[in-house]
Amino acid sequence: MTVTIYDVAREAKVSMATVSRVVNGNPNVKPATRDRVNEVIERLNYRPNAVARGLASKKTTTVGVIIPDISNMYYSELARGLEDIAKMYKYQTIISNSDNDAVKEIEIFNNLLSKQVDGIIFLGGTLSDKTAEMIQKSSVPVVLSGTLDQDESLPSVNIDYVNASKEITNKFIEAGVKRFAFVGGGYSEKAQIDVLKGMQTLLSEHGITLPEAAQYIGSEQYLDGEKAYAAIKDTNPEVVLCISDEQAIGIVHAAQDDGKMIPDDLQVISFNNTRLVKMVRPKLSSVMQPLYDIGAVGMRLLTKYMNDEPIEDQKVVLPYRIEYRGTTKK
Amino acid sequence: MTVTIYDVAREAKVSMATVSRVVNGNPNVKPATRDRVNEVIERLNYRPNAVARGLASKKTTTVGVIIPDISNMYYSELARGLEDIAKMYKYQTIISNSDNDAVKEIEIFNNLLSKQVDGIIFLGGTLSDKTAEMIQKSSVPVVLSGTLDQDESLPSVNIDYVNASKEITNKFIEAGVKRFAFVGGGYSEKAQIDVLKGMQTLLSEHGITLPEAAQYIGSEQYLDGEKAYAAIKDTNPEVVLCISDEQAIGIVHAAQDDGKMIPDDLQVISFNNTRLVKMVRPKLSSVMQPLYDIGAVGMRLLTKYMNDEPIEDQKVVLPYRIEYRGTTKK
DNA sequence: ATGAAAGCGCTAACAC
DNA sequence: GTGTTAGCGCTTTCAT
Repeated sequence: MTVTIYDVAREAKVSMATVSRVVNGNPNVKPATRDRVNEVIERLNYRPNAVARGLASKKTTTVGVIIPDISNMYYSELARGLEDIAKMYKYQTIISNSDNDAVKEIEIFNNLLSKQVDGIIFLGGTLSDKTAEMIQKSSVPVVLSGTLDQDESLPSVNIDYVNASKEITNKFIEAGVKRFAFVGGGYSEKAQIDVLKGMQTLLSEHGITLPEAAQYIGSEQYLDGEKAYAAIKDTNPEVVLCISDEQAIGIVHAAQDDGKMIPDDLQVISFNNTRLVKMVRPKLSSVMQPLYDIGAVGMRLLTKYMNDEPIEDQKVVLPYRIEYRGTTKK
Repeated sequence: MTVTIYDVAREAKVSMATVSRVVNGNPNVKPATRDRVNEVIERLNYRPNAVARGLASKKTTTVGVIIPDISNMYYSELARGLEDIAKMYKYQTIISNSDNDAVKEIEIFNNLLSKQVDGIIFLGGTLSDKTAEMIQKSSVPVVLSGTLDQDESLPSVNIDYVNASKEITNKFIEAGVKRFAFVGGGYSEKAQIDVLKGMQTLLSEHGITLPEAAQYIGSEQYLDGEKAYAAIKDTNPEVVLCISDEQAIGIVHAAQDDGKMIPDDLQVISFNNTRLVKMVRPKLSSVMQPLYDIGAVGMRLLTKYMNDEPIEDQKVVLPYRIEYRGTTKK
């Protein structure tokens, strides 16, 4: 039925080993032999069975990707970057949605190990203790893209949210802003913590407080922006820092519906940097993150682990840039 | 090192066959034996090697997904639907980006076959002849989600673009619109053809012509909307039907920048139905497609093929709904 | 209800 | 440069 390496060997009058060498580009084959084998491979339309190869070699050239939600623009952008690099290095990617739920993450992780993946990329806003522990004792290399573990000992690729947050907060403080608000939610718990940390640091340096009522943790969706606005509006904020673009846009619209002028009455800036930010009017001020690269660099790092290449930095921090657009004052 | 079925068998004092039966839920095992084996499995932390299983059984419980671009909202939504159903049926998904490029599609297809996937889901706006031919003679089942082949003989899940287009065109004709425009592009060639067909049918019925200059085929991106608007504006259209949401939003903004009032001077309606349509002001009128379901139903159909279940309809057409929002007149 | 044994298609020593 | 052979870890007849 299906043509195997054995069929090719017989037709080409060589051993299986030689066919295997040809297929795998092993140089120890006489050119004449190589040509003959290749001719037979072509003629019989032989296609190596990756499963058998995986069993024999203990390498599957497959990597697992644990992702909160592929339909989320932020993550799908990472996924694209990561898959492009995987392909470049001849790896296939098994992608599975976790909703950033620890139980699902662990289940997916075990499934991936059972499939004998050569490595795993973990995407997720938050790393539960259970998940972190599982990754710690993983038998295959794991790289975190777009998140960090508690003690930052796992290989990871990120941007520095704390710093971005400080920079933004400082800018507004210098502009005389006194009343801040913060909105987060969804998968981005780690980002929340860091952004909040950055804000609080600068705020307290200047004797400004961020009241509880000016902080809202919701669900990262557009529609949740309305709730966020309703929740914080009584503190009469001048500026709101919002993790999610969608949520931020929701806030802008809710504020406008409430009769506020953007950015004169309320300024909004977000951290996700999906393509969305330029698709709305006014354009959303935001932290430009290299989403594609966070995925791509993560995968590149993983390939190094999988191929035992030397690792310079197991924790890489990519640059960001803050763009003040239409939802903030000049 | 790694614990195998043989280790479990030895510890539990049974044969490998029995362990295999327990693991696979074969009922022909005495409960006492089953318990003993399970205890050992637990104790040794045995995890079946899916690769070995795949080689022996010729089933990998893995399906391949060929997708134009996972970072495109339209496709990532399909991908989420499809992965959820795959997971429900215990399948893993290998996802690979094709950019809807025939060469890449074929390469991916062959890689997937070499990985011995049990089936393949093909997503893509267009089906090239080469790709269609390859799918025709595929040794594993293939289902098209969100596209169709020329003679509609391949299993597929879609909505009826022709009809949606007719419905929309008719509505505008009845409202007295005389000057139409059409904008398409990117991956959606099949949708373009159908939408255009639907338009033309109704237009010619009413003696209205769609000038060449009122048709623009671009790249489906937000920024391409500007070019689209520039290209068609001289025909002074009253209504533009646009495949892509992003492009449609670009057109709205370009028209506004050009001093037009939306929807009074220009009406815009799109067909992609990503979450975007409700995130802009004015909200974009659009054809609501069940994106998630197109993916989900496609995967469900594929599972039927993979498990030799009876197939009622190999070509399923899902319902759509047209929502007239802010970019069209009441 | 259980076991023995023959593969699944390939890689990787090792020998020549 | 090429062949021989022993697995890789599992499923699946076929016996019993």
